[in-house]
Amino acid sequence: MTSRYNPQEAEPHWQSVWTEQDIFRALPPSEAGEAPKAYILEMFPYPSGKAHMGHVRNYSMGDVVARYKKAKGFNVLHPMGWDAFGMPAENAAMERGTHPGTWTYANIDHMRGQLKKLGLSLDWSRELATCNADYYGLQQRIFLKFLEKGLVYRKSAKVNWDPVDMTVLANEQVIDGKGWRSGAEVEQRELTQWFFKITDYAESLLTELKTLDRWPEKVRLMQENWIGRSEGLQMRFEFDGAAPNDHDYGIEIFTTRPDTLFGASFIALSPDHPLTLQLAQDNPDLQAFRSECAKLGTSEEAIEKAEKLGFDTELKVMHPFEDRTLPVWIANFVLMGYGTGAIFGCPAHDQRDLDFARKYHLSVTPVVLPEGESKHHYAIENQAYTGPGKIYNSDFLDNLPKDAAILAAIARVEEMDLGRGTTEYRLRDWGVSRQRYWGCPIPVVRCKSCGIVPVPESDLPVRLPDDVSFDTPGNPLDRHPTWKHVKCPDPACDEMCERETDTLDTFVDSSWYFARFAAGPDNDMSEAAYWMPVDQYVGGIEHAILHLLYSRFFMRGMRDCGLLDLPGGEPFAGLFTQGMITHETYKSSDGRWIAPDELEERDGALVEAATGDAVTRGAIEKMSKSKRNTVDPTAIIEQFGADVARWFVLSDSPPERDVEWTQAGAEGAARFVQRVWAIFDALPDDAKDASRGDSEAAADLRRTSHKSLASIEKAIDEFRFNSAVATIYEWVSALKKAEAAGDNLAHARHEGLSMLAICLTPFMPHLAESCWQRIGQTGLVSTAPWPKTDTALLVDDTITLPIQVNGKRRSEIRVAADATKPDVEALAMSDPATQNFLEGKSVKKVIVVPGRIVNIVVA
RNA sequence: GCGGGCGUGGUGAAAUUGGUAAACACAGCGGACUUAAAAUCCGCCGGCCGUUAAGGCCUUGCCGGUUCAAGUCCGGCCGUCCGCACCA
Repeated sequence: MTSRYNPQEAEPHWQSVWTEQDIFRALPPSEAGEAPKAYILEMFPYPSGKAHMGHVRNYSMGDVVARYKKAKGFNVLHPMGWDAFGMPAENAAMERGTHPGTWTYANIDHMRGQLKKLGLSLDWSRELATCNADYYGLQQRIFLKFLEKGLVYRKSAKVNWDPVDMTVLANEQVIDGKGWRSGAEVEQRELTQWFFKITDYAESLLTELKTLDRWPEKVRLMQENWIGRSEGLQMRFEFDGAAPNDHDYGIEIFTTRPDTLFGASFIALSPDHPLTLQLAQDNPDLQAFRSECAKLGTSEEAIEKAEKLGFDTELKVMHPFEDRTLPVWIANFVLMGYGTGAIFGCPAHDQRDLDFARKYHLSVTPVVLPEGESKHHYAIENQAYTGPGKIYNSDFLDNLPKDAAILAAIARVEEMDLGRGTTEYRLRDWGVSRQRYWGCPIPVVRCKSCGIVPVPESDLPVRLPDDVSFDTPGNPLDRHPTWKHVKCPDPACDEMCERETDTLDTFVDSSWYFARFAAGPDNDMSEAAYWMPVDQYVGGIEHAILHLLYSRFFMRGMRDCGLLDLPGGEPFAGLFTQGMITHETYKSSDGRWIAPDELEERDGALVEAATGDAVTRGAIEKMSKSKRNTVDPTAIIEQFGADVARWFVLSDSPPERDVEWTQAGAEGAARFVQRVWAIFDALPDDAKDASRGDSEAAADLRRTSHKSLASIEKAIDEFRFNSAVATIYEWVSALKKAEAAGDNLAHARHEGLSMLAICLTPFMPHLAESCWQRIGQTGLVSTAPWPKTDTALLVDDTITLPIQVNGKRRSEIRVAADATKPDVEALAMSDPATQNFLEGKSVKKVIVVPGRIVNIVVA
C-alpha cells in the first residue's frame, strides 16, 4: 500500500531547507569559475497587496528557466523586487488616511510571503523596492547625469488636468473627457515639464530591433510602428505678399509625397501652430475655432467620427514650381506634434485632404495616373487614390513613376534651397513629470538668479518628506511648509530657492531596475556589466511598447553617460511575453457578477450559495476584480499546494496563449501529483543495487526515459512548457506500466525515476525533492546536475514505416532502422495488405523517404 | 484606415525541415476494487456507412493551386482577436 504525498507538510519543509542552504544565491563573477552566467528575470510586480494568478504563471515560467539553467551548470541570477511607487498608494492614503509608504511596505511584506510559498528559486539577497531611498537616490544620480549629457530637458506641454483632484491625468485616466476618480470635466493645461530625449535614439532603437532575434516578432513590429519612421521632404512655402510678423521664412511643411506637389490645392496649419496662435491673438473668430477644435477629444472613437473643420486665414503662399498661389487654412486634423505642424493638401491623393477640399470647395487635381487609366477620362470622386502610378499634370515630373518622382521633386526643392529630404519619427520625447507625491523626487531646485540648479551629489538622495497629508487635493510636496524651500546649492548664491516638486513617472523606476539587481547589494557596476544583458525576460504583452522601449532607451543613455558597460545598449537579449489567465464569468439574475467561490451546484444547476438564486454562465474572460472571476493563489496553495498551481498554469496551453483556470483542471493536476508520488513510492528500496539486466523490456524502458529527457530538454529550450508537460505524462505512464514487470525492471526504473525527478524539478520542485529523497538519492534535487542523454538510446533498431498508395495510408511495415531504400521498397511491395491495393493497377513510381514513409504511385 | 496574429474533436491542445492528423490532458461513458462512498487502477472517446465485426469513406474555417504527398507552401475569400490610429 502506497502512502499519499502531503504538500502542506512537504512544501514548507523544502522551502526552509533551500533557504538554510542558501542554494539560489547568484555567485559574483570572481566565484563563478567556468560556469557561464544566465540572468533570468520576470517583470517585477506592483505591490498591490495580493498576488494573483497572473503572477503565478509569470513567475512559474521564469522559475522553470532559472532552475533548468541552474541544473545545466549556469551561474544563475534570478532576483525579485517591487515596482513600489505609483498612484494606488496615494489613493489608499486618501481613502484610509494611511501614509502611502506604510500601505506599500505592508503590501510588500504580504506579497513576499505569498511568493515565498510558491517555492521559486529566487535570490532574495538582491531584493529591492523602488520606493527605498537608496534605490531612488541612485536614480536621481542617473537623472543628473542625463541632464548633464543633454538627455533631459524642460519644455512646456499640454497635460490633462483634473480641476477637482488638482492633478495631471494620463490619457488612460480620462474617460469620456472626465477624470476617472473625480468625474470632473478634464481641462487641457500648459505646464512646463521634464522630458527625456528618447528621440535622440530613434534611429538606433529602430534599427537595432533587428538584432533582437530572441524577441517575439510581434513585439518588434509594435515597437517599429510606435517609432514610426518615414522619409520625406521638409520644405517651405513663401508668402505671396507681406508675411505676418516673424514669418518671413514662410510656412514649413513635411510631406512623404513630394511627387504630388503639382496637385497641391491648399496649405493647412495645426490649430496649435505658432502662426495660428499669433493670428488668433487679434481674431476672436479664430479663437472660437481653436476652442471648438480643442473640445473634440483625441480619443480613438472621437477621431473616427470627427468632422473635418477648417478656418480660412485668407493668407496666400506661392507654389514652388508653378505661377499660382495656395490658400492657407487652419485645419483640425493637422497635428502639432508630428512633422512641422503644417501640411500641403493634395486632395486627389490623400483621403483627409479630399474630405476637407470637398467640404470647403477647394480644387482637386489628380497627378498620379493608376495603371490602365486614361489621363483624359480619369477623375477623382470621393475616393482619393494613394496607390502607384505614372505622374501627369506635373511639368518636369510627367511620366515618372511615383518613387522616381519623389526623388526628382526632392532634388529640385533642394536645388531651389526651399527645403531638404528628411526623416521623421512618430516617436515623441518622453514626458516624465508627475504632479504627485509617491514617486522619485526630481533632484533640482529653481533659483531666481541661477535658474535650474542640480542638487549636488553629496546632497543625494533627495528624500520624500514623511510628514504629509492627503486631506486636501493636489500634490502634498507642493504645499509642504519646509521641504520645498532650500538655499541655492550654488555656494556663490545666497538666494532661497524652491525644489522641483514634480516626481518622476514610475516608468522611470522600471527602466533600469534590472541593472540595479545585477549590480548586487554593493551596487558594483562592474558586476552589473557581468550579468547584463538579461538573458531571458518574461512578462506580459501589455508592456510590449512603453516599458520595453523606455528600458532600451535607458540602457543607451546609461552607457553613453559612462554609467554602465553595455556596448549594445540592449537590456533584454531574450524576451518572452506570456498569455493571461482567464476564467468563466457568472452573473445573477439581477445582473450582479458572482465570484467562483460563491457558487454551488444544486440539482445540477448553478446557484449563488448565499441566496440560492440561479446563476448564468458568461464568457471566459481575463481574470479581473470588476468581473469577479478571480481565483486567489493562496487559497489554491492551501488546498492543493504550490506545485499543483505551478503545474496547472504551465500544462495545457502554450505559454504565449491565454489559459483558462478551471477547478477540474486543478483537481486533475493534484491527482497527477499523487500519481507521480505513487510510482516513486512503489520502487523497492533495493532497486538502486538491482542487477542491470539486459532484457528487451529494460532496454525499451531505458529508451523511453532517454527519449523523454531529450524531448523535455528541447521543449524547455524552446519555451514550449506544455509540450514538456505532455512528455512527462507519457513518461510517467510508461514507468507506471513497468511496475508490473517486478524486479526485472527495477534497475531501469530506478534510473528513469532519478532522471524524472530532475526533470520535474523546474515544474514541481517540492514534489521533486520528496521523490528524490524517497528513492534514496543524496543531496537536493534542486542542486542536482541535469542528466546526460545517452544518444545511443535515442535511436531504435527497428522502426515502423507507414505505406501510402497514392498518398493514402494503407498499411505499415517494420523495418530495420538502417535498411536501404531498395530493401524498404521490396518489403513494402511484398506487404500483403499493400498488395490488396495494388491489384490490377500498374505501379508508376515508388517514393521511399528513409525513416519516414513509403508512397506508391499507381495508375 | 494601417500593421500583425489566429482559425484542428465536446474542451485546452499536439503534429517545429511538406511525410501515419488528433499525442497529452480536461470533460464524458463503461468496467475493476469496495457493504457503500472516496481514492486508485483499466478500457472507450472526430464524423458518416457497416446489426456486432472486418472494413470503407470523409475530416484541420471556405474556394482554388503547387506536389508522389499539404494542418504545414502559394493565391483568393470568410470569421475572430490584438496593436496603432486624422502621423501628412
